Amino acid sequence: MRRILVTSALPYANGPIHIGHMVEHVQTDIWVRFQRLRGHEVWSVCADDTHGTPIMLRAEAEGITPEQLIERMHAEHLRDFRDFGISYDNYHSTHSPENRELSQDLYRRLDQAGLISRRVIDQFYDPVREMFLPDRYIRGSCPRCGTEDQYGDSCENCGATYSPTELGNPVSVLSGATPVRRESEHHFFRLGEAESFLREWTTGKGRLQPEAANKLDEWFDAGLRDWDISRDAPYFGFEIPDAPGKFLYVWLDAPVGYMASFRNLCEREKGLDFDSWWAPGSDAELYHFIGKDILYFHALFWPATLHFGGYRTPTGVNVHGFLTVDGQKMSKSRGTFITAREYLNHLDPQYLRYYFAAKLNEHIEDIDLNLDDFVMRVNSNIVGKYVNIASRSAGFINKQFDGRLADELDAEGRQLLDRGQGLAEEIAEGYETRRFGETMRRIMDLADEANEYINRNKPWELAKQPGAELRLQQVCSTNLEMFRLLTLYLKPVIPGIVEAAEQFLNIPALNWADASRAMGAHTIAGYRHLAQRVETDKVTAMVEASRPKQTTDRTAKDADPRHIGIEQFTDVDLRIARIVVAEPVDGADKLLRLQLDVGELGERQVFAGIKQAYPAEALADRLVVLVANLAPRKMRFGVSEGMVLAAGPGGAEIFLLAPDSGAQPGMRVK
RNA sequence: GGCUAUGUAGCUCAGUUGGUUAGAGCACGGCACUCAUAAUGCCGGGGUCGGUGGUUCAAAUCCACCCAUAGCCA
Repeated sequence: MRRILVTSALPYANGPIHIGHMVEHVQTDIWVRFQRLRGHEVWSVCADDTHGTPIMLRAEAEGITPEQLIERMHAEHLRDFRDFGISYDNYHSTHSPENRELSQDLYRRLDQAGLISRRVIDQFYDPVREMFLPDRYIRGSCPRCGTEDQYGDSCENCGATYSPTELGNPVSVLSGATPVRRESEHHFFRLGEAESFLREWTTGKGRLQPEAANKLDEWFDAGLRDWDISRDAPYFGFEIPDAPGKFLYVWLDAPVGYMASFRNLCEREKGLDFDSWWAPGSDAELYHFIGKDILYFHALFWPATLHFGGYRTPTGVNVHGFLTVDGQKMSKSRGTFITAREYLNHLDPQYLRYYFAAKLNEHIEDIDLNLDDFVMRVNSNIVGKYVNIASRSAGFINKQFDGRLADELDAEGRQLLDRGQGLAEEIAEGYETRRFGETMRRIMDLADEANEYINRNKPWELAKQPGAELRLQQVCSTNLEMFRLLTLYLKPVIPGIVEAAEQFLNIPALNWADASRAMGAHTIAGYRHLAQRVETDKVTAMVEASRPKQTTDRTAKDADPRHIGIEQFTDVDLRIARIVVAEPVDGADKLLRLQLDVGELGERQVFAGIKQAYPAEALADRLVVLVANLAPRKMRFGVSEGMVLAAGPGGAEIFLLAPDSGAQPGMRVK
């Protein structure tokens, strides 16, 4: 039995999971589920990547602590993965005691091995925000071509790369202030010292795909430079041991999160011994599934830090490409930036799992989610071919034979089943080597053969012929044996449908070894349909829902997430309103029912929680400010058609906004 | 700009070390069937294999250059 530990890259806790992430997590999950079916000891772990400047700033913008932000994101991410059927044994966080200990310890080990150097560097510092600025938070003019308003690391116009200190007229994106140069001591990992180790490591058999190895050669040729692994306070992350005010760069502790998640799992799982998986020379296998954008970190820094930190190194790093939708990069305005949650709101996750499987291979190629193709392929393959085999056989078996399969198949059926069973190792090899697309095609070919067999043997005619009962039972039994086999072959990909199929067949959960068995004399359960067709309408609705409701004019140059554009502000329809009637609401001790005159917009009913601050009788004829285009909300007492603006902490301390005299009901506030 | 990958039928993709009329699935057209959520089966149309030039008896496959797309340049 193999011992296999598998990871997916850690999603950043700065935003929602989207279908691009799902490519990786589905790919990993299919491979993991396959290995489990084979009977190996498999552990699959992931976590949220929670540190760094963007998290810190976003939390600040939302007025919450980074801890609160990452806790919320963790809950959302976990739910998304669970609902997609991603079967992690542990989904942890890099902001965890395990990760703190492992990361700081790794730093110490590297330092003791003489691989950490310290030197003073000169960086831009924002005097208003009192912090050093990462490159992407500085803009200025390109030192080469002079184009204005470029990021601190490269020019969009001429493609030049440079250091932010070379920019002309630099400006802090955060405060708008002119950054000043300031010196600070930084800690570096001396990657160059690891070159001979890495050259050796990367050539290991099965370690990297050929395309990845090519890329590595390129990097070796360019020379391996020191890696800056420290950041100055304020920074959301882990302190560097014995270096006050210095923090570990997020990319140092992120991959350590793989280990931390596993260590956390070891505390829950009896007999799971961390060291036997992570010590040098461990016989366990370790695989990382990642996107091509983070190859550098996983194929250079990560094995190097592991090796010189006294740990084992990965058995393989499996790299996949990006997801495009309808041939283009995912785009919010086109509605193709589809979050995992939005997908789940409209469609069955089993379908996307299948579609991705049908497109994935062992190469680092981008894959395209073509929405029309998605609908057609899923309907044709899953519903038309695979599920249909069960659907067109179950009726006969249930109605005429009380759910009972034939004791023995006829020669032709036996032959077909043998052929199908004979594909087990070939299909297993396809899964093992991540040639999922090819494997799906092979499985569907087998489904085609099963359907051909049905058409040849015409059970609907046998059903009408007196004396053909045994033949009918045998033909349909063959179909259901084939269906069971196909179900097993598809199990890593569509576990949800498979679970329902296992119930229908009335069999225990299938394992790979079951490929060489058959149900034989067996009674199945009643049939209920196993998969609905994908409706184009639902895909369209999903795309529409993914399109932003309003366009913002917040331009790329203004990256401060606290700012909104004028358009966003004007989207709020604020109106002057006159209170016609104000009255208490029976059964509510905070609410008043207000009848408002909003001029051209007519009269509105609004429930306002201001009873403790304003007696109803004091409000008649008063002018207030109304949010007129707030979505109507049904309350126990009626529909509330807007919101009246007020300030204050609540209770008796609520202060309604009042326009100066002269304002008329219906006037727009802007 | 340098480098890497990709470019084969309307769509998504296979095409082993160059070798007979370039394949599959989906879509499309015709026929058959009616058990099955109009699903299934059979037959068929459809491609100067991104372009140009070269090597070779022979190129989708090798070489050069160009074009397009994506990414990397820490």
